[in-house]
Amino acid sequence: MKNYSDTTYAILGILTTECKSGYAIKQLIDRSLNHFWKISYGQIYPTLKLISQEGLAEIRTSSNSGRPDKNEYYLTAKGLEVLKSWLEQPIVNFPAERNEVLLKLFFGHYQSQEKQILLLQNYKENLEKRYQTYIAIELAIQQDKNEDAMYWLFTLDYGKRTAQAAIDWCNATLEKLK
Amino acid sequence: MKNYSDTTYAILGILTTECKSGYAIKQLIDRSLNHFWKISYGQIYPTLKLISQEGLAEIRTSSNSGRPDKNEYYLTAKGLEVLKSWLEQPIVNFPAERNEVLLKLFFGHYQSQEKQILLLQNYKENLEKRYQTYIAIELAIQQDKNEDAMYWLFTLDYGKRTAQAAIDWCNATLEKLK
DNA sequence: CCGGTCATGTAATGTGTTACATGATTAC
DNA sequence: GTAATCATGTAACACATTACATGACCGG
Repeated sequence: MKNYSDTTYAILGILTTECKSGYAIKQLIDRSLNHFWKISYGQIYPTLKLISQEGLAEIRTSSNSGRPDKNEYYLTAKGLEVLKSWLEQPIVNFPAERNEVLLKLFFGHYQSQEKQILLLQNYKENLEKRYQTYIAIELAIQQDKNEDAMYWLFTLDYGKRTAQAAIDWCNATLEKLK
Repeated sequence: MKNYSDTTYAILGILTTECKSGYAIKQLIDRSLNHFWKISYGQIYPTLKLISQEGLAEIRTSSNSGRPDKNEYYLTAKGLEVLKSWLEQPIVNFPAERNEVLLKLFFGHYQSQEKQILLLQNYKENLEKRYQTYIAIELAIQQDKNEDAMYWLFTLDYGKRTAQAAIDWCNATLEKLK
């Protein structure tokens, strides 16, 4: 079976939910997957085109009163098969996160202690905001009673745990610097 | 002041250490920064060329007996200034890590419980290996007595803490699935 | 009447990986 | 003798972001 990019599989996966248009896909990712997957329209629309060209989804255009036409993509049997076979394949690349904060701290020697502390405090604040966002998304999902809810909550739990570990690290490192 | 890519700043930073050639830069990154920064020769050599063209470093070629000539790059005053000013700039993009494991789990509904468990167990094993690698690097750095050692250990502590949080999450999620 | 939301899409640009090319030395 | 290490570099390709272009509806 042909290989597609992870972005393609991500979109294929989202097409199994009630989100069927490019716009709706973008929204779902921004609202629910944002902590581990991002995407731009510059990827979504060309990928949707590819998906339909490959026969993985069918387009149904619904003309909304006033609003622009909405192109809705429905997975074909082949599309679902491609998605499932990707899900079953073991993961090869466990990517190392690129972290600009750590990069700057790595060269901390060339910076004043004061600036180092500001860097960490700023990072900590961002992590705390992120943590609060996760809790907000969690509450929204719990109220939705979606059948995929359990899996979505798993990913949020991951986000919360790793964010908390990073916050703890900030505190510990700030202590060491002072 | 001109803006360069993070990759350029990373290389500029490494040129402050005793690693001065493309080959040595690659080694340092693979050995010490690998948990939060990766790089390929396809980036290193063109970036070094840019760095010297911009007057941020000077090339000194040393012909090694037998071995290929080694191009060593020494930061100029301008290069050091560019590095320092980047270090002081606050971080704007706190990137969300792209995580293929979470992406697959997000669509867990379309997969058997058995396969989900394998996915998590596999992930956990990889995280544990990673954790052990961090400990090994930590020991190597502690013996080196480098003046930057403190900062390098900070970044490793980050790696260990977040890896441990992810391992804990795997265990908790595996429990919930069973 | 102005900003936000709904809605689709392309082009230019930036960024990064992989594969290829070369070749001597060293350790087993 | 053969695999790993040392050493540099390019070309093709893959992947992603940003800016641009268009335009109607809705709420305040």
